[in-house]
Amino acid sequence: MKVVLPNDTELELPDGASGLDAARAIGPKLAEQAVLMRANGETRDLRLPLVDGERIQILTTRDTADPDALYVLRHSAAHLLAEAVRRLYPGVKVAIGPPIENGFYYDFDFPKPISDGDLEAIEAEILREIAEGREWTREEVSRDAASARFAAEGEPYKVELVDTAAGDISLYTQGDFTDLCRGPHLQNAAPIKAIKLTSLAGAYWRGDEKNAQLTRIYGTAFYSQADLDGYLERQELAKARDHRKLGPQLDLFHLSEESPGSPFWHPKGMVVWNELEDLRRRENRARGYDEVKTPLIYDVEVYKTSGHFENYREDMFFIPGDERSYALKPMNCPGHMLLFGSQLRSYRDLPLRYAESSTLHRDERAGVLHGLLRVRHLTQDDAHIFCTPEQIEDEIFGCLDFAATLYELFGMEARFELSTRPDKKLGTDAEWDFTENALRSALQRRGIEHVVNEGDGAFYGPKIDLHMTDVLGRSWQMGTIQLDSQMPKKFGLTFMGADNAEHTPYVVHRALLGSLERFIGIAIEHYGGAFPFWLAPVQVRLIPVAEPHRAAANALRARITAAGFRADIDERDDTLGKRIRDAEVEKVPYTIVYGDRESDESLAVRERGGGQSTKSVDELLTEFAALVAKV
RNA sequence: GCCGGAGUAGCUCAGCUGGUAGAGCACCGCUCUUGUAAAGCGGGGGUCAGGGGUUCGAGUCCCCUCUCCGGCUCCA
Repeated sequence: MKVVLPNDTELELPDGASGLDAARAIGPKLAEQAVLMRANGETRDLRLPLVDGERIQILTTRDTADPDALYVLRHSAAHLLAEAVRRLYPGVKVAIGPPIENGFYYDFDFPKPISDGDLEAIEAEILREIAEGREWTREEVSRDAASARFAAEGEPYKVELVDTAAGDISLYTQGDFTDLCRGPHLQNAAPIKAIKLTSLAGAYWRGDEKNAQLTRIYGTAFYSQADLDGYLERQELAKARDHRKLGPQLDLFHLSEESPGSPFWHPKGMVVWNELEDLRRRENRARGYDEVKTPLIYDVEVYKTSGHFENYREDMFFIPGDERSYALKPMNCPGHMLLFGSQLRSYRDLPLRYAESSTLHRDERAGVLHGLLRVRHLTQDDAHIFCTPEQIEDEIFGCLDFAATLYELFGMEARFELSTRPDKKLGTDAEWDFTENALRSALQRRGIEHVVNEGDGAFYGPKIDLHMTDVLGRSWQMGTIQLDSQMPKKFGLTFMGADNAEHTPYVVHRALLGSLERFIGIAIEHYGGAFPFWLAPVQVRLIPVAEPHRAAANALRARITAAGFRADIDERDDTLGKRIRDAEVEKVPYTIVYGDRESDESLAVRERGGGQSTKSVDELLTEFAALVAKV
């Protein structure tokens, strides 16, 4: 048999040869350094046989940044962790331990709880294993044999995994530890040059909170100490961009125990907020939306009609009354349904687009709040579009175009995800074919790449979600575009068709920025606090050199303000250097020093980061106008 | 809600085995009157998250509650 190498040459090998055999045939050094192979684009354990004619690539310890090479390294590191834990904690049960982005974890059922302090000893044990040397061997066994083996070892989680596993069963052994595992794995532990256990967490068996909670140990591993150091350093730098740190530092908002999950917005934060509101309002108007305002509290009966009381009452805030009970709205849908239903509607009125940026309250479970990214008091840039089936695709397209335009403006790359019919769905497959296709073709029409989450749709319809990643790599849902055929029925909404008969409208629920709180949180991290000119709370900082220059600086400030820009003045009795430093720390886009040498015809302009130039006021205002015109 | 960790001045943090709270920055005052990333001196400021307990004595030990952090679960 033969295989094709990356440089297009062919390699002759005996039948049944493995990836490792191929590496040996090429060179002993390669065989020694080999960690993994890629065959036809898929990764495969080196121990597995090659297929005649396939194209292969051998990854080695020098592919230190290759995601697949890191995966196999970390997967093997997870097995070393399990081996160490079993030795240090007799009676522990092992569950599952995969590589993940930036590291790996392993879940254990400890006889007695462990804490952070124990990680050091476990890490030392792993290092000892590596120093001692570990080689992985792979064997393929029958399901029954594997099941019997793990049962005999008293490993119930492994037995369950064997019993529910798809395909053949393979085992990997290193030291005195044998694990159920599909692989691939390293040949031996030598390539693991740096390993660190990072944290401890609870995790439910098989991700179900009805199951036992296991103890998850997180760690990471690299092909070199320098890579690990670099990673830890990047994590530290990322923390400095965390909106929870930058927000209060830049005086944008703060959070307080007095009202957990409800931000206090400071004047500077409100500038950003209002710029987003202006943007939303302007674009909505241009795209044919009508702005509305609906109540914050409703009779509980309304939520019984909508179904929210039944499904989400745990997360709602209630206001008990003597005669009627009210609830704070957790979303705008019912209000907009009631508004639509308040008058007789004609097909000529459709599509009807109600937009509302409203405050919502959700009583989020303790433990899920997270800065601005998960709050109890949130504000969605919401809208509901009432339309006919024929109008769905155009309306979805309009929403996608709107969303894409917004994210492009911020230079953010959101991931679009299409979620399709769930098992528990309302309506027929024919209806779902129709609605899913409408969403899919709208995505294609706008040229948006997307991933599909089969079965993740809402019970009432398919949806498109936009996701962003925060500075520490956590994914958050931003915008959402949902198609709904059920809520209008629940509220008995109809419109009069051209056929003089009543029809039920479809509704598109859509929030594009998502929640303003979350969007601003992500934006703070995205820009590292250095907002573009149009969003910056303070656009220009004026610094009079000494007392005699204050009058001229104030006059200049008045001129800039009158032109519609946000300027402030730093008249503190501090040195010039100090005040410039503060302007930089506050990430003000423009700083103007005003002293004896300056006049309105000749200003000393410093841009954020340090660039200096001389400009007249008119030139400066023209420059500013150009900056905001792009928005 | 669950697992683990944390909470000391506005911020960042120190405070060893229990013995009546400390630094830098910030703030205020004075001096200096400034040229592109931190002038000098002085001063005010803390119910050590809250509550209960152990003790002659608790920031420090124990219990409960709240909040935050890392995860899990959830997210209409």
